[in-house]
Amino acid sequence: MSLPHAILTALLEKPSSGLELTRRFDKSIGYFWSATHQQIYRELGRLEAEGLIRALPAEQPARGQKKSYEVLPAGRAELARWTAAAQDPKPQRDVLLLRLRAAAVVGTAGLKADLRRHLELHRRQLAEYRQIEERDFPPGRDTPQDRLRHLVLRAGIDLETFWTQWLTHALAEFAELPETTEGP
Amino acid sequence: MSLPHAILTALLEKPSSGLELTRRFDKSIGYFWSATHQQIYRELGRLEAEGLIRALPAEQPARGQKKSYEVLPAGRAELARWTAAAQDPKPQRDVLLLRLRAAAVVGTAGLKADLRRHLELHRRQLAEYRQIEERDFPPGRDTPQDRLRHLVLRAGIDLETFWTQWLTHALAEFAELPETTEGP
DNA sequence: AGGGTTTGTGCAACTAGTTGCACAACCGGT
DNA sequence: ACCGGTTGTGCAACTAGTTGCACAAACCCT
Repeated sequence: MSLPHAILTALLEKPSSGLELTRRFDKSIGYFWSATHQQIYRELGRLEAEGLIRALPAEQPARGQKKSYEVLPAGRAELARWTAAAQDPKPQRDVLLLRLRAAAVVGTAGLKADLRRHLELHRRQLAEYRQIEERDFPPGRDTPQDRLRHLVLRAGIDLETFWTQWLTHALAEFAELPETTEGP
Repeated sequence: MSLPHAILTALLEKPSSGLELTRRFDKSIGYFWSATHQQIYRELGRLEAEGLIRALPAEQPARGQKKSYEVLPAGRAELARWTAAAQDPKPQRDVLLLRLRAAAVVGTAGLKADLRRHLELHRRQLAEYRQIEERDFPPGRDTPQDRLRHLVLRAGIDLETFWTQWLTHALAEFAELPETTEGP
């Protein structure tokens, strides 16, 4: 039950239309909570029906569509409640690790190439995060908001760092392994 | 579409009944691909219907229930295919990071306690992984299977290490922040 | 022998996320 | 004025995972 709260957060940061939200879910918020535009529109409808957000009265009423939404007090309260409520970390699910485990029984053929591809993707993501860090968090700023957001970005950076290192290590191991096509 | 492949892997490692699989999904495989017993039984049914696995002819035919399954050649082939096929990493989703981001707009009240709880959970998990490493991967062993499985475990250890460090850092930051109940 | 717990299998309903498509409006070029 | 791309909103169907419950057999306790 996190998508509605992701949307509330985004709307509190800045009231937006569905498409604007979709764009922001392709970066920033989307880096740790992705969503498609279909999901977003559906959820906006629900949140409005529940009275947590409302459509901003458009300047030019309804002519060229494009509804923007803002958060109502009830929405802010719900978000605060959710943020403070204890939640268990949800069980891991990682396909790549599963495939490695499978490779231990059916052989490693083909897997190496995909590990290399993943390494490249994680490197790219890491570079992007670092760039954002440089741009948005220069040494000076220090409001609580900045510190919290920086903390979140740091998690992203450190996670991508972990993956690049682990994949590098894995590829090194693979280099020493015979490329089997069948299991033991 | 990974649960069936997780099951195939587990069954290749050792033919098992539904409950035995469930137990193994609570550890080892389950550390990076969790599943409930309901999911597992449903999937076993499907895999059998597709001819990828079959029920082992029980010694005492059907007296006290308990069906064990083994993987058929078609199942092994499917697993090998899946393991080798390129797959994109799926977009991140992390509730805790989302909550931190929300806290930047609605205040940090209550969040600190849950961060502490998560830190404790990750520490425990890390300790468990290290114990498994000590037990299952003593310095001597060196078959390709061992190396691959160790690699997977290493990922688990490093991920938990990351989380404990990040949470420690986050809590240190929180200590300096005023515990706000409302946003800016 | 009866009664509670554990073992083992499974169905049904629900929730969240994904995929595929529809369609109107507007924007620019020819 | 028409045509094709982009912007913007949304429905419908499907897939994967979760939650809640049912029920039979076995085990073990008094």
